[in-house]
Amino acid sequence: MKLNTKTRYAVMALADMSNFPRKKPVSLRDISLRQSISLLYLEQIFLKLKKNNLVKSIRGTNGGYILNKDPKEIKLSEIFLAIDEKVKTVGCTKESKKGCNGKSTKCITHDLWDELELHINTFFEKKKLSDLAKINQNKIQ
Amino acid sequence: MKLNTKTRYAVMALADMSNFPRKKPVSLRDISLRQSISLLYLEQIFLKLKKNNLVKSIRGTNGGYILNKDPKEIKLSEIFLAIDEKVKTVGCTKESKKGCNGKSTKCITHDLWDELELHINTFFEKKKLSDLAKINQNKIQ
DNA sequence: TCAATACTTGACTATTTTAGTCGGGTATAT
DNA sequence: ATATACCCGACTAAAATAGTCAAGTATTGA
Ligand code: FES
Ligand code: FES
Repeated sequence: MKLNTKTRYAVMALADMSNFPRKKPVSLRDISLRQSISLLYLEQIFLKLKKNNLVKSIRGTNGGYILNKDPKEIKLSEIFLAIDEKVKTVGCTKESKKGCNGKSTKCITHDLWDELELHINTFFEKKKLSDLAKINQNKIQ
Repeated sequence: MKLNTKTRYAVMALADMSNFPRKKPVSLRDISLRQSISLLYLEQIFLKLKKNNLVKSIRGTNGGYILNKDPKEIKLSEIFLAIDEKVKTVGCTKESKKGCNGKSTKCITHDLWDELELHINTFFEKKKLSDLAKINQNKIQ
């Protein structure tokens, strides 16, 4: 069970942006340098964020991206959704109308995994971008 | 973020076993048939469960596996540990003493992911095998 | 005794996912 | 004009996943 880099970088980049004034565009180049994330990768990530209206882009010299909302209003769950990252603990898909066992009934673990999924998603619903912007960067030990 | 089949099957198989009397060995063949899990795959999974003392094996005809503890005592976290499945939301490793950014300081998202990891692991600590044994198997909708 | 059952172990593999890169754009400020 | 910076689809190497396979060993019951 792990989180992919795309999602981690997306949150990291947006958190980086939220440390600066809202109005001024932040370039991906700057984010790339500050956060040590590949610029090319960031471009890919920000296209998704833009399509999902989390950021607005400004082209040309001194361009960059600006946050579309106040960091206090941006839920982590929105970022996950934009990046198309889903928490998937159940083995079945709701579309197929079949259990992970291929039968028409739920398997004996289904409700457990469903509960876990809810537990995790609730975390992302409650967490806002503003909650992690000013976190202090202690040394790793 | 998803859960792998090995862990899901491990929990499923143990939950299956916990629906039967403790003393009588349950064969993997039976579990395989009841839960629609590949027998060969189950063998691989149970070797791990055995090495971690969650089950005891009995060879030969009418052999199988028996639970080493009461389902009320078996935490999901123990099963995860046995299967070697870890919840890993941070991008860094604690061993390297470096952040996911390669620097000696934590990245701005580290504490968030750490909190999430704790949140998920707490769930597994609280959940017991007995909590899901008798769950009703409703139709998928 | 001996065949069938069922656990044991390590190696192997196809498929999928991940974590990016690459190339060739377009828009804008100075 | 030219440098900056966003835009977009396609591509790819490497890793992880989800198993299978071969070749055992131990035990029981007929
Ligand atoms: S996880 Fe949904 S049926 Fe098994
Ligand atoms: S997740 Fe630990 S330093 Fe980034």
